[in-house]
Amino acid sequence: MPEQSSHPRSLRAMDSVLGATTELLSEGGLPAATVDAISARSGVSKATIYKHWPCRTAIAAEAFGKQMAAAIPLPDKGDAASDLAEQVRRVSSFYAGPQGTIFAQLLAASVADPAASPYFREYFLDKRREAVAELWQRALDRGEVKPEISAETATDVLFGPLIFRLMTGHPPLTTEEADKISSAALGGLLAD
Amino acid sequence: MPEQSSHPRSLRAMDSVLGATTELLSEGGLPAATVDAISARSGVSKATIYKHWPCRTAIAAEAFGKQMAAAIPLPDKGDAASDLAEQVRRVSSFYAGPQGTIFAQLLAASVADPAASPYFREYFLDKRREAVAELWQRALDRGEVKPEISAETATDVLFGPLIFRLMTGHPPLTTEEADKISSAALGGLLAD
DNA sequence: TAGGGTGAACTGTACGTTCAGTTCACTTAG
DNA sequence: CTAAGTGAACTGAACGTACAGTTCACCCTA
Repeated sequence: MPEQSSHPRSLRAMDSVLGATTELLSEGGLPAATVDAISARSGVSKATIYKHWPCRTAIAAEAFGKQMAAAIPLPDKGDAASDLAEQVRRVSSFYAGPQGTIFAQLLAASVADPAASPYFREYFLDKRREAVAELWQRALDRGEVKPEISAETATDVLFGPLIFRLMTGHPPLTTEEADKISSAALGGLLAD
Repeated sequence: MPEQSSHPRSLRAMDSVLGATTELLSEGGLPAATVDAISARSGVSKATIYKHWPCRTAIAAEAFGKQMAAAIPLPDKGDAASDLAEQVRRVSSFYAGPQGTIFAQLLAASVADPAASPYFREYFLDKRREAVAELWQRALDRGEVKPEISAETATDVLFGPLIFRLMTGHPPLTTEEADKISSAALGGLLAD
C-alpha cells in the first residue's frame, strides 16, 4: 500500500522544495532556480528531489504553475463574451508583469528540453486551454462568436500574440500594448 | 592600409563556420550545433569562432536566418490584402515544416540567453516586421484593413498564434491548422 | 528494522577562455 | 622580379567553470 497518506515526510519535503523554488524564481528567474540552489534553500537533498521530479524544469513548472493558477482565476460573470475578454485581459496583464519573464523562460526551457514539456503542459497549457474552451462554448451557445472557429484556434489567436511579444521582447509588452493586441485578436473571433 | 580586400581568410573561415552550422542544424537541430562540433566540422578553431560571434546562439541564428530569408521571399503581386495573406501562408508553412522546430529552438535559446537576442532580432524579427509593415501600409492605403491597428500589432496578431502553437507543440502545427489560425487572425484586421 | 532522507562526492557535457606557435596576405628592400 | 620581413589572423590543445543528473554509504524516524 504505497499510496494513501503514508508519506507525511515526503510531503513536507516536497512542499519545501516547491516553496524554495518559488522564491528563487521570483528573485532571479529560471536561471537562479538551480537544482543545487533549490536543494540548499529547501534543505532537501538533491537525491530526494530527483526521486520526485524527472528534471529541473519540471520542478520549476510545478512551482510556478501553482502561482499562476492562483493569480488568474477563471472569470464567471455570466456574460460569455465579456468573460472571454476579461480572461484575456487577466492573462495578458500577468504576462506584462514581472511574472511574464519567468513564464517565457519556462516556455523556452520546455522547448529546449522535451522531457519537461509534459509537465509544462500539465501545469499551464492544458488548464488554460480547458478554461478558454469552456468560455468559448458558452459564447458559442449565445451566438456571440463565429461558429466556424474552434476553441483551439480561438485560444491560439487570443493568447499567441501576447506570447509572441513576450518571447521576443521587442517591442516590450506593456499593459497598454497587451490591450491593443488582444482587442485586435478578439475582433476576428466575434460574430459579425 | 589594413582595410579593403585584406581579409580573405576571415571570410573563408566565417563562411565555413556558417555552412557547417547549417548542416548540423538540419541534421540534429540546435542541440547538435555545439561549438565544438561546429569547430570540428568547419575546420575553424573555437578561438577564431569566438572572435566573430559572442555566443553559440548567435552563430546558429545567423546561419539559420540566411536560410529562412531565402526560403520566404516577400510576395509582391500588387494586391495588398492578398499579399498579406500570402505572406502569412508562406511563413506558416515554413513553421509547419521541419525548419519550424529549429526556429522554435532558436527562439527558445534567445530567451534563455539574452546575449543572443539582438542577433535573433537582426536575423529574424526585424526583417520580418519590416516586411509586414510594408505590406500593412499598402493595405492601409487602399482602405483594406482597419486603420486604428498599427503594423506592429498586426504582426503580433498574424504571426503570434503560429508561434504559440509551434512552441507548445500541442496540438501539432500542421499546414491545415496553420491556415485555420491565420485566417481567423486575419479576420480581426480586415476592414469591415 | 525498514523505508525514506541525507550529504557528499562523482560523472559528463558543453560553454567560453587563454596562449604559445603557425600561416597567410601584403610590403618593401635588393 | 624575387626574397626577406611584418603583423594580423588562425590553430590546437589545454583549462576553468557551471550545472545536470547519479550513486552510495550512512542516519533517523515511524
